[in-house]
Amino acid sequence: MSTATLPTRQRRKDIRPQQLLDAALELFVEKGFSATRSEDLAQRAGVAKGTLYLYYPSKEDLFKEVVRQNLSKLITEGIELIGSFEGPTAELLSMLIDTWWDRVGDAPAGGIHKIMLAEARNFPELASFYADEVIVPANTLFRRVVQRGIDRGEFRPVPVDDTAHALMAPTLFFLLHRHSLAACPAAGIDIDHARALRTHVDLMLRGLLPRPTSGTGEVTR
Amino acid sequence: MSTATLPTRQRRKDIRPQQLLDAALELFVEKGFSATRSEDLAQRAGVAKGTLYLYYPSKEDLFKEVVRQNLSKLITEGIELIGSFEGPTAELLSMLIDTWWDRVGDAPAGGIHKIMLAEARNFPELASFYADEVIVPANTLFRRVVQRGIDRGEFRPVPVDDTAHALMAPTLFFLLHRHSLAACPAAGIDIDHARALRTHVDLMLRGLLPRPTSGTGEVTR
Amino acid sequence: MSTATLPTRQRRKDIRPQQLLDAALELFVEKGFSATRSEDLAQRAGVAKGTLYLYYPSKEDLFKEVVRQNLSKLITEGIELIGSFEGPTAELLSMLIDTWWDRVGDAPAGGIHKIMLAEARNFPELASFYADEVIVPANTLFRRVVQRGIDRGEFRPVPVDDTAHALMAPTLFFLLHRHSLAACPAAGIDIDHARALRTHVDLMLRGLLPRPTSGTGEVTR
Amino acid sequence: MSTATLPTRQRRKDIRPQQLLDAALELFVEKGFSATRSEDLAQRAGVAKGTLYLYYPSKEDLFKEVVRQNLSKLITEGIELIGSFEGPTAELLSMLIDTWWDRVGDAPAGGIHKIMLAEARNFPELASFYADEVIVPANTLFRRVVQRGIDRGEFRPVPVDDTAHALMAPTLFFLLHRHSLAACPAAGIDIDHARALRTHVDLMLRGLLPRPTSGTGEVTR
DNA sequence: AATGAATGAGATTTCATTCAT
DNA sequence: GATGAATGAAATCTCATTCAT
Repeated sequence: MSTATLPTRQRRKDIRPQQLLDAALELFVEKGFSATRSEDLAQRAGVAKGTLYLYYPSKEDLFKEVVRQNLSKLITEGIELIGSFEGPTAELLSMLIDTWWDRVGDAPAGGIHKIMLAEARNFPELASFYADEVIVPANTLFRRVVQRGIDRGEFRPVPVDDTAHALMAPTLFFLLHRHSLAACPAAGIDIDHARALRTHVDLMLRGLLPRPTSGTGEVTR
Repeated sequence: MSTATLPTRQRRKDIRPQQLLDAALELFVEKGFSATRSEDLAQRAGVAKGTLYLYYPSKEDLFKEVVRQNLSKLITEGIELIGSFEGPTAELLSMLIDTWWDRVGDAPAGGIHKIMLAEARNFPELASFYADEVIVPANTLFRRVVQRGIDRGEFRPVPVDDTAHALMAPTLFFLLHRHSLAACPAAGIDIDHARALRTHVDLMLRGLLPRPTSGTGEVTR
Repeated sequence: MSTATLPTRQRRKDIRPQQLLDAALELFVEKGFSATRSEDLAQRAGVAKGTLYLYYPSKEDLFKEVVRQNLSKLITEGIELIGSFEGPTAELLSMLIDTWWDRVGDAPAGGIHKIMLAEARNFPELASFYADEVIVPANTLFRRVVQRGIDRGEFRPVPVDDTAHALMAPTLFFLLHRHSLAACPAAGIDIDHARALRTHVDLMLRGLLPRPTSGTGEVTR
Repeated sequence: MSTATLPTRQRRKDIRPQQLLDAALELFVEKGFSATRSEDLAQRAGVAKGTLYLYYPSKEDLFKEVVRQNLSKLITEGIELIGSFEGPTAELLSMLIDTWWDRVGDAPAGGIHKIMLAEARNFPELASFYADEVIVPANTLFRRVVQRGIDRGEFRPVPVDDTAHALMAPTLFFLLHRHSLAACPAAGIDIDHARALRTHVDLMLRGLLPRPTSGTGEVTR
């Protein structure tokens, strides 16, 4: 074995963007947008500070690209799935949520939402971008599922908009916690997010089904 | 001099201007912990920058006091309520959530949770403090409610822990959004959080009731 | 004699602005606007980097203040002098130019014009400010002198505007050189600017007088 | 291979793309020496950034070459003209100044002097080079013209050196302004430099002629 | 006790120059 | 020879905290 070789300068224009996006996703999720220093970003990507700016004109632009690559695509896929799926809506919903959890919730990409919550008010332009690129499409996705359930007589005629929100809430919620308090060893919080999420969704699906217990009237608030 | 018999710590606490805590709550919620500048804090409280440091040795300590004053107390009250409440658990739960939403969700204090999500990983000591002071007690509160429902035969024998989380989730979730994206005009998001929350809780209460629709088996995942 | 005392932190709000303006004038003239580093400015003024920004929000603002303090005032005085002066215009002109040379040309303030020449195209806002604050008033000043000379029958009826420019030119010109090439030891240029300027003005005054040599017609171009 | 007999240096000089020098002249004049970015230089010359360094080891060297190509030659021509000219010195002087204005003042090359004024103190070596290559020869040129005028009895016996400076001053002065403040739209300055220059030179020629107005004594300062 | 001037480490971004391709 | 990706020192400006008054 030879001595460790000094990392020599390399010209890899093709792979740089992905390296940078990967490093950015990791660090943004870990520390948030503001608290992530350009220098750390570069270092984690294995390049020099200046190299960063050859590929993205600013930290904000890099962040936007991270969002596009990790979230926008996924939501589009979800919307396509709705169109082609043929089974019961409860199953479709479960599938959507499971997929989402596997691909986002349980993956680094899930941390993005936390970042936005954290920094929305300090970076209005980023917030606006995120709303257009993620929030609105995701809302659309869930509204369509609820509507489908109602149209096919599988769900009670619940208010579509609020129910869509109610369905998104748990996913996002566990996602948030997974990447903040739960990711912080010092907090000493230990939750099986996946299981908690499943319990939650089951609960809600039961609530969506028609002809519920005769006594339900009492619960209405 | 005949100063009172109160211990020093208590006395100092008494004279700590409430203004500082009020200003801190407002600004932390508005901008987050890191992004809040000491100077702005002092200005909003109507004191000089240096004065802050006469009362709190650092921004972190000020934050902790804000948490204690605004959240810890409320949770203790909730736990007491459970002990004394006599009606059906569904009603107790509704009441708890309504109270919480009025006193926290809809008030500045609600923004604190957002701050913690945002900064937990950058300020581990703050995270640990918050877990002890808020998260764990709140979990306990909801676990007790669920247990009460099961014990009294009002709820199905659901898994206590996960259900407690499921019940907390929507409240916290809407809370978070209220103070981040929804508070950011640029994002252009407009949700009636109170109504969405009510819809969500209704849905879950239906799911908790025993003897549901005959067809429920299908939903199990 | 004791050991050198460490420069201890001092609170001198009253004298800071002048300290900073003095340091700024020196350094701007020496190095130009762009090439003057904030840190050097602070150091020469004997304060820390951050202190600079307590008094002037940016390097540009500091520069503007330097211009106001060193040039604007002087021009106003010149305009007042014209109103009150009673002797021959040639004398007034000599006096104006002498004063200008003593107070500006031969002083650090004289370097300001060089800075503007150098940076005008890179800092349009600065250029515009300088034009309003210095160039236009100075033009006015010299136009009035020429007009006075013509009105009183002391000067030939020369074109006022161009002659005003011709009168300003040598002053500014020697000023420029004094603070650039002549100030640069490496260039090894050694001119007695004051004497050269006097020669120049004499020459021009002769040209302004009426009834010149009978043969002058030949020189017209 | 039978490459020519020219010395290497000469050959290399031949193939140095004129494009580089042209682009450099334009950009240096437009933005100054420091503020001109290598990348822009390369782009305007239509080559890659690295290519610059194949021809000139640094920005400074490129600048020197620009000076040599645009100014040194011109001055040499002027000196030759003096030797061969036969008419009156006033005419020679007018011709020299007109030529200079057409070939330099009104052309991009005129901006070079501004650059030197601006950067002399930050780049001493450049200043020294410029003094040797331009200032000293130009001084010589004008001194010879004045001496010729005196020798031939056309001019009064004025001090040669200072008068030479006085003659160069207006040309250079209008040149400077033309390429700085007057070139900056924001400054809103609009002068007909050519006309102002002519006025100025007329004025001075009148002053140079012998046997001026009887009243001149009064003007002596 | 209160003030707010002063500090200086640290953040983002730029750019002359180098060097692998 | 030519390229342009990569480098990293340097520049402006911010802000939590200190401490002279």
